[in-house]
Amino acid sequence: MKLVIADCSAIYTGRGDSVLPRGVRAIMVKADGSVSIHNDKSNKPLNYMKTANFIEEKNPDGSTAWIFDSRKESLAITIHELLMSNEIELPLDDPGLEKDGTEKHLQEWLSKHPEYLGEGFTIAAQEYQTGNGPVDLLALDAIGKPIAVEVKRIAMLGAVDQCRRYIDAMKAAEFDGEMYIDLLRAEGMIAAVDIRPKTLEWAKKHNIHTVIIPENWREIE
Amino acid sequence: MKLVIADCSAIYTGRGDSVLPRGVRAIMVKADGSVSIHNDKSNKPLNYMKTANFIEEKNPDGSTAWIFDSRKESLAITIHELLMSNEIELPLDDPGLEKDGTEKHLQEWLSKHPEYLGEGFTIAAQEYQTGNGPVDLLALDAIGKPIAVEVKRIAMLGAVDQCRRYIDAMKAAEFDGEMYIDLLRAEGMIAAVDIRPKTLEWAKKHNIHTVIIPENWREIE
DNA sequence: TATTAAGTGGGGTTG
DNA sequence: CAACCCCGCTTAATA
Repeated sequence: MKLVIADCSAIYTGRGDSVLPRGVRAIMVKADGSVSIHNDKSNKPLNYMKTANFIEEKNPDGSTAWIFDSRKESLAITIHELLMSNEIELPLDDPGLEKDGTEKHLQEWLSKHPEYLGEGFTIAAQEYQTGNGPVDLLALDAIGKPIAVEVKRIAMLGAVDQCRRYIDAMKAAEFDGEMYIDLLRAEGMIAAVDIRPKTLEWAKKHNIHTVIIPENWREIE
Repeated sequence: MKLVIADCSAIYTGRGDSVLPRGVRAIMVKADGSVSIHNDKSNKPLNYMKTANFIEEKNPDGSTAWIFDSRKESLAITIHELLMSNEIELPLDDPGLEKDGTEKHLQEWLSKHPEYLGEGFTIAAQEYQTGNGPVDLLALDAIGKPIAVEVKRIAMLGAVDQCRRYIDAMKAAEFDGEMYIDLLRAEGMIAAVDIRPKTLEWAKKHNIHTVIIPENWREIE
């Protein structure tokens, strides 16, 4: 790993373009060719680039160009002045940290606690594929009617639309020989820890059920 | 900013708990109390914490504890051995990153080039407020019919639903004394550089117009 | 506080 | 095995 303090500027080209004006910053270049540029604020870098080919070039004006190039994007850092440079050896066998996956976790939890969706509810499928994308949970209510459940931590207007799309696709679907569920009767539901007032309104207007999950769901069972 | 190489371990408590086993890593502590722990792979840190209160404590076994504490989460780093430490002064007035080609830029551009929406089109308003959020552009077609235009770089299913929500709200709106536009006749349109096939289908199904913007729009005029 | 937009995303699928 | 396509959550920024 190379730790550098430098007066630098940077240009990124990829999915979107961005320019980092000249300034003094810390640059971290790792063994795998990834790089990040930091100022003295926030844990997030000003700009960065994942693993890429690293090339160093000399500019006519005396500055140095560090070019990180991958197939579809590139980051060009101009080093106007190198103020400090440290080469450090770190062991390469460090294990990564586990991801958050909060929502998926909630989905898992709900699939084990379907009673929180409603009395007598059961789970027929997770990530049930419709023509308009996968429903988080396909549940069956007490009388066996299918309910497309969109799981969210915080539900906003779009969640209602998602439900409607899923129901739309399910009603249009061919008979699924493997599942004896009458998809034509499908209804929608939003299950979230927090549902915004406008979202509640919008859901009611479109006959989408709503269920609030206790904030401390993690600690239940 | 403090740049440190240390044999360390870490425990995070917040949305979920996580443990970072002992190992030699680079630690970056910034002026605002944010911190990130890096190994020699990937631009992303192994673990991090945003701006927080920083406390240093001495453990009974001789190691040092760096505790970053904020309202709802905390990261405790145990420094078993400090291998290197550098204190660096960086200017705090960093200009930051400038992005280009964002959706807002496209919206601005379109408001100056309404002809790309259709022949004879004009722009009546930007960010026109409806009861269901602001429409990117409220345009008038050649015969003066209002068109709610949702601008996207890449349009996906949700864009269609946004249009529908806006039209829905506009049709429900009271007469706006300042604008002599017949909102009851409003129609929807998606203007995007890229519209996904399924989104095209979905838009057609709901009578939402679609317009493709040239990829090099930034270079036009 | 509430909402939208972006991510230099991520996973599954297909050649 | 790699590229690509599609879609989704999460977070940041803005009003």
